[in-house]
Amino acid sequence: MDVTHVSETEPLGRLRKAGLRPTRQRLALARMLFSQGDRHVTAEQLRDEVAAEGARVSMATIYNTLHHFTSAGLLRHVVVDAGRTYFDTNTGHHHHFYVESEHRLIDIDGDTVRLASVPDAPPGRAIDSIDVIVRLKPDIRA
Amino acid sequence: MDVTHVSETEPLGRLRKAGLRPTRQRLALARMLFSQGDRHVTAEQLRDEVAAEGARVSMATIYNTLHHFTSAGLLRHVVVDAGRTYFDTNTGHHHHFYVESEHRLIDIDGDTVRLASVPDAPPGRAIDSIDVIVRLKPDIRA
DNA sequence: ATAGCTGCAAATGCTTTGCAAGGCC
DNA sequence: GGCCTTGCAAAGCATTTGCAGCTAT
Repeated sequence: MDVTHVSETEPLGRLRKAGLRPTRQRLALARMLFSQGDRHVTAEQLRDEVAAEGARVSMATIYNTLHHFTSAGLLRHVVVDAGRTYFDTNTGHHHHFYVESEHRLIDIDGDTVRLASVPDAPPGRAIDSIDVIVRLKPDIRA
Repeated sequence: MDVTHVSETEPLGRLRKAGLRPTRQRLALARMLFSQGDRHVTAEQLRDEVAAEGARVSMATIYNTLHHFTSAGLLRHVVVDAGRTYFDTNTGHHHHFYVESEHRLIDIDGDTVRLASVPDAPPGRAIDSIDVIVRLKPDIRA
C-alpha cells in the first residue's frame, strides 16, 4: 500500500490537520472514535475500550484529549443527562433521541426535525446552537 | 382576610393537593419557588435564598424536596448543563434559551418553536418529551 | 531545546445515602 | 403510634487540576 500518502480520514491525518501532536494515546483514541462510523461516547466508555485493546491511557489524558478534539472541531459535546458528558463524533447538523433507561443516544438527521419558527435571541445575545432532544421511554404496548 | 379558605396556588394548598406533608421546610421552599412567577433554580441557589430569609433547611432536604416536587408534577427538570441541575417552576409546554456564559435560563413559549416534523420513535420506544434548547452567546456586535 | 503531553494522585463540585432524631396525621 | 421527614456527616461519581517526568518536532 501507499505509505507516502496519509488520508485525512485516518487517525494520523485527522490529528495533523487539526494541529494536534499525534501521540500514541491520541492515535489510539482517534482510532476508537473515528474508525467505526458515528459514535456517542463517554470518557469512561472510551477508557474501557482502550483498555480492552491493551493500550494504557489515563483518565486525565482521555479527558484532555476529548476536550482538545472538541475544541478542534473533531467532536461535539452532547448534554442530555446531568452528570454524564457525551461526545459525538458526528459534528454535522443533526439532533438526538435519548433513551433515558439505557443511557443511549441515537442520531436524528438534521432535516428530519424542522423548526417552523426560531425565536429571536434576546437583545445583546446571539444564537450559538440549537439542540433538539427527543427523550424516549420503553413503549408500553411493545 | 379569609383564613378559612386555602387557595391551591398558595404554598399550603399546593402541598396538600400534591399529597405532600406541609412541613416547615417544604412550606418555605414552596414559598420561594411559587410566589414570584416562573423560575429556574438550582439546589444551591434555593439554599442561599432560604438562608437569606433566616430559615434553616439542609441540603439533603432541599434535594429531597425538589425531587418530591418534581415527582408530584410541581416542578420540571431541565438538563442544559452537565453537572448542574435546574428545576423549572413552569411545568407547561415550553422550551429554553440557555445563556451559557451566565448559567441563565430563559423560557421560550411553547408556540414560538414549532417542529414542522417530529421523527418517529424507533420501534419499541415511545416519545416521552421533546426539549428544544437554544444556546446563546454574547452578541459580538453589541 | 522546548513547547506540548501524559499520568498520578489529590482536589473539586454536585448530588446521594445511611441513619438517628424529630414532626405530622 | 406509626410513618414520613429532616439533617448531619460520610460516601459517591464524574471531572478537573497540579505538577514532575516524558516526547514530538
